[in-house]
Amino acid sequence: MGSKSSNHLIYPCLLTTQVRRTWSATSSTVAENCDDGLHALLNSQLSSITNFQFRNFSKVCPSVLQKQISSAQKNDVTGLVEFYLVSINPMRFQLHIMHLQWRQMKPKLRKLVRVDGAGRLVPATQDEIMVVEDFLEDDKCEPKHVPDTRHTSESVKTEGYLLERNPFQVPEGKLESENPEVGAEKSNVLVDPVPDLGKIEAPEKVAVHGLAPCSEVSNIDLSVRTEVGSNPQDAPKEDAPSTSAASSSLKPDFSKLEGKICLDNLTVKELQETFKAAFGRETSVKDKQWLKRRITMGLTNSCDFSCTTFIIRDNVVVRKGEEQICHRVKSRISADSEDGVANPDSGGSLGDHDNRINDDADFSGADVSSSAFESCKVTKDLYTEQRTAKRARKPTKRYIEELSEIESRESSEKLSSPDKTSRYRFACPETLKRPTKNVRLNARPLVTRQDSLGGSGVQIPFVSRIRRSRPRENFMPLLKLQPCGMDMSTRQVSSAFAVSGRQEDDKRNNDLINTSSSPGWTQQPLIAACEEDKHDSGMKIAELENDIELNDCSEDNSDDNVVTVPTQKGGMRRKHHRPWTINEVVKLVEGVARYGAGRWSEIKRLAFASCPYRTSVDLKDKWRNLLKASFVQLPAEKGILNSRKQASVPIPAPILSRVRELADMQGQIQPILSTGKSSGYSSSGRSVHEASSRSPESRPSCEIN
DNA sequence: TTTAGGG
DNA sequence: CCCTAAA
Repeated sequence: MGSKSSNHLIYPCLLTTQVRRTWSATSSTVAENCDDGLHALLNSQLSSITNFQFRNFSKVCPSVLQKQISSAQKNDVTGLVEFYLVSINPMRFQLHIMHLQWRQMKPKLRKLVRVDGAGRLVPATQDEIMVVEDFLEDDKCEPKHVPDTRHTSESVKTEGYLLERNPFQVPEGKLESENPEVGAEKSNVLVDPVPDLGKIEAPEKVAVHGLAPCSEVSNIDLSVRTEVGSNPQDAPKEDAPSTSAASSSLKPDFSKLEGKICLDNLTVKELQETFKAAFGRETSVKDKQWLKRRITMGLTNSCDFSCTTFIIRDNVVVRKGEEQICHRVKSRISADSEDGVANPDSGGSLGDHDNRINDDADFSGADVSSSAFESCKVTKDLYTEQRTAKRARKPTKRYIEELSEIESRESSEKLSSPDKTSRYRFACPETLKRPTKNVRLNARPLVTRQDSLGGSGVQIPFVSRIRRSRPRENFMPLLKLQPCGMDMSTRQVSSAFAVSGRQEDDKRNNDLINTSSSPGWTQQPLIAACEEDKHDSGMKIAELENDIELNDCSEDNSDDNVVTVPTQKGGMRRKHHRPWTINEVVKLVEGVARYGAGRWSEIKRLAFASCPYRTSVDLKDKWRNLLKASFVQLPAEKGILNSRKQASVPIPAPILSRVRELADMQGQIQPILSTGKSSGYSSSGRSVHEASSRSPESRPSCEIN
């Protein structure tokens, strides 16, 4: 574990589009994320995730976080989404949050990536995936449990180590800052720019305020609480080694809290002032509890807060300058859990939580619950707040629309159910659900209701609002590692085969692709990629080894090109047509070369990890087609010239050439296609076994030739 | 569940 | 690309 870079964690990552899809499938609430709504959702989510994340690995990607948050501020939902995903790690804790979505996804839709020091997403290697899969499949995460927390920490470490040996290049400068060893100090540095993050990031001491009514805490916080409480003595040991300062030690130390503003000690008035100072707006809320919570929670995830001079820590607001002091104080950040521990007297909100909890009983893990509830709370508060105070962040059009909608609905509810309590209860989940895009995944009834309310279904319109055209814009930079999709690959192949790798071909291909009337996904990225490639044409052709894994489909997955086509007899059938790009073809070919034809699963998993939409069957089919094409074309020695006729992307001769070669090698010569000269090969009787038995290494001249 | 093969 | 049989 010499050069452990804790930053090298694997995160289950779903591409934006898929996420959207998943969410909309599992939680119609979240589904139709208007930018603002999603924004809100993520924001609330971020708080918990962030906390967890930073609590458990204080040195994890603060830069990424910042990056994403800033993009979020630009209302770039995509970026935020990605952050969200990226931030989640496979550990139990975080896993819970995304748990359902993840679990419900078809394996082929899953995608594992690793976040490197620069925040780039790197397709996970098989080893990494395997490690993570364990976590992922390990659903049975029972709710509370003290050990879990620690477990998490450990796991994290383990992972870090595990991944450290990763061949992927890591940005030098960045990485170090992630280094656990330096964690504490580094974190400070990183934190600077974004105070609130820093605060969160550096788990310090838990300010267990006298006020905190720990004992009778409601279930809500139980999880978090449990975790926190249980951690006290032993947890620190776990991560303390490397992240001494950042490690979590439960010992509250108020002696060093001077100079800060302890929310718990403030009067309502003062709290309001604080509120104002932090949010830049007035609030008429009198509820101390609410204020505190709002300030801590809200600030914690509020982008706005980044712009203020305040930092929130353990219910204590400090100014930036004083952050440092705080830093040294050993404490555990639990601002959220803290405030989450609403006081019994906190009235409505608290009650809500309880109710909610019951409602969400099916949430498997307490952790989840806690985080989810946190979110709920926040959103709830937000909502409440909206009615009592002006919104600081300029509401977007979308937001306004939603808000009005919500309010109108609520008012109607009010009428229908005089009983405030009941209404309240109901309103809560409801509120969360729609407006703020609650994360809850289980709420059939409500969902339905929403739909009916919306008349034509709210989801549709919302969805339509999703920015589809340039979802990756913000993401691409992160994928810097991926050279440029097809062009590069093509070139690789060309050079690899030493075949007339004429640039013309590439160009032509590009052009074709560009002009092809195919749906937008592949276009943008490819074009971009090509452009880039041209700039630095000196691309390293090396890494042929890794590139299979590395080669992320540059094609974007922004659009689920899933069109349902009515079938006469069958009914609705999904048409998933997605033209194969050269890049993909290359990957396929390489995959076959490496793992053998027939091992589609393997190839899919290893080489197409980044192309969730390609199933092993697809690969197989494509290979079949390639085979066919290669045999048709090769004999005639026709270049790709006439291939132009093919509506789809023409396959460069070199590639076909290689296909044939591989086929030959693996005894896949097509009897029929090979024009009667069907050699005595086992014809249709797939001699694949033989082929597959050939170890990947058995591809001698592949590269050379 | 994956693979092979037909439609 | 979809579907299904077979392993």
